[in-house]
Amino acid sequence: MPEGPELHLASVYVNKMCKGVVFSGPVTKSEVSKSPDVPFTCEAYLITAVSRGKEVKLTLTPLKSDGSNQRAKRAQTDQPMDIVFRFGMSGYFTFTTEDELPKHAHLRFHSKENPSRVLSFVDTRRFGSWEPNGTWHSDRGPCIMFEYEKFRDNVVTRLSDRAFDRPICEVLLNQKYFNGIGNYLRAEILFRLKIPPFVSARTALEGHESEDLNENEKPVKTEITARKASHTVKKKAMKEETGDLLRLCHTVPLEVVNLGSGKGYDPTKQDYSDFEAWLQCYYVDGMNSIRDHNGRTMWFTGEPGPMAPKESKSPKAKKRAKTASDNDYTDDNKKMAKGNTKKTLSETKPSHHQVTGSNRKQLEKDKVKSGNGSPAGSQRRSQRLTRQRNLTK
DNA sequence: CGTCCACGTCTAC
DNA sequence: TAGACCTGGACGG
Repeated sequence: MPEGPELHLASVYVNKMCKGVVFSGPVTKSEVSKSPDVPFTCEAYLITAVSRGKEVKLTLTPLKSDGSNQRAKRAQTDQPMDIVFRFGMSGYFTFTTEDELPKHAHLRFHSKENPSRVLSFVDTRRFGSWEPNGTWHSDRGPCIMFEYEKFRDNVVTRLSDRAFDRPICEVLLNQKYFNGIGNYLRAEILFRLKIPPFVSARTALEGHESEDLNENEKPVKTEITARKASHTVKKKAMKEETGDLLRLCHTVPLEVVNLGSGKGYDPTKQDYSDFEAWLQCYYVDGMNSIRDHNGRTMWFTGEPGPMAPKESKSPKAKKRAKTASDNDYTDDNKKMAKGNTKKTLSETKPSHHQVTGSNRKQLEKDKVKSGNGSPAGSQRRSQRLTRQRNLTK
C-alpha cells in the first residue's frame, strides 16, 4: 500500500466503510505482533481516520452511554483515543466479516453487529507499527499533499541544512522534508522534470523560494550577475513549462489519490492496472535503474547525474543464512557467485554509471545475466506484470 | 529447491 | 552505512 497517496486512500477507505458503524468491545491484537496493546474497551464507539504524509491516525470516539449500567461502564474507556499507524512496506486497512479476516490482520476493531464485521490493520511483513495515544511523528515534516504551503516553506527555509548536500533522489525520501514521498513517487516526480536523480538536492531546489515566476527581477550590474540572472530566468521559464519540483511533489501524489479508492500501489490487487498505467518511469520497461547510496532502486531515464554511486560502492551483498559447514567459497567468491550486476556490468562493459535498463537486453545476450544482481530489470518486471494482469482477468 | 526483489523505517557498529 | 526487521511472489536450475 504505502506511500503518501496510499495512506491517504486508506484513511478515505476507513471513513467510508466505517461511517455509521458502531464498534464495540476491546481492540484485539494478533499473537505475533510486537506493536503495543491498545488499551481501549468500549460498549459503543465510532472510528474515523485522517492521514498526514506517510501516517494515518484513527480516532476511536465513545458514544454517550445512558449511564444505566455503572458496573459495565467502569471497565470502559469514555475518552476518545487516537492511534497513529505507519504502514511499513505492506500495511493496509480492510473491513470484512469475521470469516473473511485476512492472514496477517494484526490489529482488529470489532463492530457491534451480529454477525460482527472487523476493521483490521493488515501487514504481511510487519514493518508497520501503531502507537496508542500517538501523535504525528515529530521528526516528520508537513504532508506533501495536504499541507502544501507548510511543506514548501519547510524545504525552502532549510535548504542550507546538511541534509540537502545529498543527491535529490535520496533527499526526496527524507521524511523530515518530504513526508509522503516514497520510492515510486521520487522516480515519477524527477522523471516529469527530467531531473537527473543524482544531482545535488540544493542545486535542484534552488530558486524555489517563490512560486511566482518573474517576481523579484533585479537590475543587473556586472557580467557575472547578468549571467546569474539569465540563468535564473531560464530556470523560471523552465518552471513555467513544467511546474517546479516542489509543486510536483504535491501534484504528482495527488494524481494517484485521484485515481480513486483502491487504485494505489498494490500489485496484488485486482485493480492494479490503472495504477500501472499511471506509472511513467518506476519499473517501466526501457527505463534505467541503479541503486542509490542506501541500496534503494532509483528508476530514471537519461543521465544519472554527478553524484551517482561509484563503482566501489558495493551493491548489497547477498547475505545468506549461515550454515555450519559453509566453506566452498571465500566471501568474495560468494558475492560473485551470488552475482551482482554492478560489478559484473562494470567488468563487462566499463562505464562509470552502473546503468541498467536499455542496456540490459544486450548485456543479457552477452551472457552477463547469470549472477546479474541488477535491480529489478525492467524486462522481467513487465513480464511479471503481464502475467498478473492476465491472471486477474 | 534457492535467490532476488519489494510501496520503509530503525539502531547499532 | 551496513544490517535488521519480515513474508511471499517471480524466476532460475
